[in-house]
Amino acid sequence: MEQKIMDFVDTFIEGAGEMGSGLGLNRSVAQLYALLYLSNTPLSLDDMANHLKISKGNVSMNIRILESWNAVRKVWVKGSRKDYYEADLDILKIIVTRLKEGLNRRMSQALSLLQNAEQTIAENNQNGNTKDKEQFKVFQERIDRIKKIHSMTTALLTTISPEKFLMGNL
Amino acid sequence: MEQKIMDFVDTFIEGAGEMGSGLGLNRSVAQLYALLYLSNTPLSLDDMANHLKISKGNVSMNIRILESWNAVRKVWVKGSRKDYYEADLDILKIIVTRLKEGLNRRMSQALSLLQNAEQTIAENNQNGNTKDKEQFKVFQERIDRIKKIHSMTTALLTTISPEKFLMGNL
DNA sequence: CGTTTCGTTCAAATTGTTTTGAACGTTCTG
DNA sequence: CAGAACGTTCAAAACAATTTGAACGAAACG
Repeated sequence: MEQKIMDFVDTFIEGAGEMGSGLGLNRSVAQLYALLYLSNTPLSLDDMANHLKISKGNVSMNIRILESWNAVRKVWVKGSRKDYYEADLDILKIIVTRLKEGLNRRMSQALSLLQNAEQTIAENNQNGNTKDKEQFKVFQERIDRIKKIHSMTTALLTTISPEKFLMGNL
Repeated sequence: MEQKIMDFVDTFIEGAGEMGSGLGLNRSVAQLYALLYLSNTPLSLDDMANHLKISKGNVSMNIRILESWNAVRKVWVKGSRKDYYEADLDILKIIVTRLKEGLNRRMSQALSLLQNAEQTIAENNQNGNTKDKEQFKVFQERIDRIKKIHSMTTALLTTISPEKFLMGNL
């Protein structure tokens, strides 16, 4: 294999490292995925550790993060007792799924907070003085905005849910 | 103002801190925005530092990050020589704008990388052996997928561009 | 069996990010 | 003009996240 091409692979992987850190994933996770994404064949933990020059423990931990996202899967290779992995190539699916999960997790937290707030605001609004009432109204309004954003975002993510999205699979 | 309500404000802000760290913003940035988001009136640097119990330097640096995103703006308060800030309430606009910027920045990097790769692949594809040719084809295919994702995502973000988005402003 | 090959775990080390606070320049104020 | 009130800066400190590698257990091997 030509040197230039191997360089490309390395540059791609390096780029993926920075890229990934852009939103929420660490270097190793991003690079592991990039390596598998470009690879023709499934790779073993040792293959990956060697190629990326990172420790075996690191690969073991981070590959299982990718597995938990269904971004990679274990495949069985005849005649070897190592674990081999390959990438799920549908990047968009992976991203949308993760966004949905994240949104729900964060929002269920936030929404119960808002629930309490509204409760308290309603109670206080009965007998507060004028100035307090104004403040309550502001809170109420801002909270409503957030709720609206939540429902919009949820709707949006469902709309672009991979199953339904443009022209079948990528 | 009732204790319960002040508790709500604090809990909200605290929540925002964790929330924000979920994707790419640090605690102070998230909390500054949350504080201004709930506030009736513009706040000075000292107000913010006091309320959030963080240093003045911290506020100064991080408020200007928010400013650079147009998430907050400086307002002039008659009779004071402090700087006061208020939040832009259109959270969705802020998010979409930032996503667009981020996507473009990262992608222009990635795309030039892909450009080079394709160049090299094309050259090599002329005279490689069979096995190499297969590998080239794989690279080419995977690169094309990424390009496709890029154009889809760009299109999507444009579609939900706030100006055009559902029912006017939030 | 005893040995080797794997993957996993986790405490310690490394690396990266955020925060602080003292020092500073500028502008206002009396 | 001297002093106070502001916002900014940046090196150092505190804190958080990632990575390493040695230790371990389980399974395969001979």
